[in-house]
Amino acid sequence: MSDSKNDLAGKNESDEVSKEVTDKYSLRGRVFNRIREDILSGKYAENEELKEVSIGNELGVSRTPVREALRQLELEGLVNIIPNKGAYVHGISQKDIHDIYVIRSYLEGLAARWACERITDEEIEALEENVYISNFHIGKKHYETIVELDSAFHETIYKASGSKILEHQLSTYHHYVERIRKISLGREERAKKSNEEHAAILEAIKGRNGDLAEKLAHEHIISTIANLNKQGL
Amino acid sequence: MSDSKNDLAGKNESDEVSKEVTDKYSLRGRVFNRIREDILSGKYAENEELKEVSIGNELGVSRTPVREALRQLELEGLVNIIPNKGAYVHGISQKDIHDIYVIRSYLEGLAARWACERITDEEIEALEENVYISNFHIGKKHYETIVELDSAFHETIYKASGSKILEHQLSTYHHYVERIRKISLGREERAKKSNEEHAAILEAIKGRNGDLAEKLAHEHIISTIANLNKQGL
DNA sequence: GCAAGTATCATTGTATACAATAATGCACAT
DNA sequence: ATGTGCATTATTGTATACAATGATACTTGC
Repeated sequence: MSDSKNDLAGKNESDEVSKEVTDKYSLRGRVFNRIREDILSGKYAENEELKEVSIGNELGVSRTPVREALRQLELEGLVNIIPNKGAYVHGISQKDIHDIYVIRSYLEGLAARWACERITDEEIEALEENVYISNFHIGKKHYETIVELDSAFHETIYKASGSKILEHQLSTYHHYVERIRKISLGREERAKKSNEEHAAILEAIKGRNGDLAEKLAHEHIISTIANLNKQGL
Repeated sequence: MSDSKNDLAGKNESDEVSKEVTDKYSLRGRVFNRIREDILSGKYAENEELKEVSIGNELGVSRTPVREALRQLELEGLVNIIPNKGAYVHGISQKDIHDIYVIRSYLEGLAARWACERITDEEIEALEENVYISNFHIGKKHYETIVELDSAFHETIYKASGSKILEHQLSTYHHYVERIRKISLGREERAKKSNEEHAAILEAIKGRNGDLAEKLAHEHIISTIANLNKQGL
């Protein structure tokens, strides 16, 4: 075998490749993501019935993947299933979104605290790079990229927390409010401030200051909530 | 032969709306709960492969309900599914349990805070009754009942928080650690102290003192963690 | 003897068939 | 005209059949 230092060809021990729990490439995964998007984007009305055959026909698949997707969405709370009766949309309201942000404000704080104890040098480097590159893209108004970098920053901290449970939960919430985050980070002013807050959190983590890191990460989310309110969301 | 298959068909008790998202009376629901219990109780080894046909045969059902159950467990994080390959146990470790308690310490605090603002008179009465009755059963060492009452107390607060999201999440965590809670409350000393803490939380909520309620609910869980450590868990 | 390629098998992914349950509408009695 | 009961229909629940993919073992060429 080759001892080449180039990683790019070799298999890079990726036990957890996909961020998403549900894979994107199976029919079930696609149906799942599609319905979820349609619920989160408001395409389906609240309490609307989701019939397996209808959705199946619409997406060109059979009932089986649709059923599996609906059962998963039930567990996520986005769909309400009444046995032998049907599946009904149970979307997230404005209040739900607000609740998620408040919950996140606590859990992001906890994640930052734990990250202080367990973060690796590679992860710190990734965060530093993230903040630096984000600054560039904010200047260029590359909003798509900004959102992706924001996700990556938070996900890195989730992972650095060393808690599978916390990482899993925060990832889910993070995805839930993705639509909202896109709007929030669409304002250059907020994007800039957000990245400054990221930098401060990073410094606290680098300094292994758990109390401060928790406080800053907590305030980062509170600050986001305030911004959303300012935008009338 | 009147084993698994017939057990489920005979269940006729209803009337009560299930706390669990997943209904208990469909095959899928039964399979789901069964596998979950088996993972949480440690019957399956970590990373053990869960083959659809094997489990199906074992429970006397076809692959379909098993698949659906596995897909749901994947979303709960208890099973890791590699597309086209298989489903693998991803159980919760001692550390996971500890993490859950710490996470809960924050979220229970938040639930108590929110409950101060939104709790109804009926819910307050239910909590008062709960504390009173618990005291009785603690004296009688009715440990089964004590655990149920403990669950009911917390679930009532979750509901009183008025947050669908928070309620859903805390319920899930609460169930996750049910096995541990049974052990914890099995010591009379802890059961007694726990109920006193419940009483204090209730008083804070009745007084609509959000800061205090949050603090007490938070400390209630921290206190539980300390007790678990004392028991070597 | 060993490695590469291939055949075979095991297992999952998807579709469809059949069964059970709930919803709907119509006939009929009052 | 209306309410009840039955038949019909629509929809979900479960089982099975078939397709696709990955794992395994064997063969074959060297």
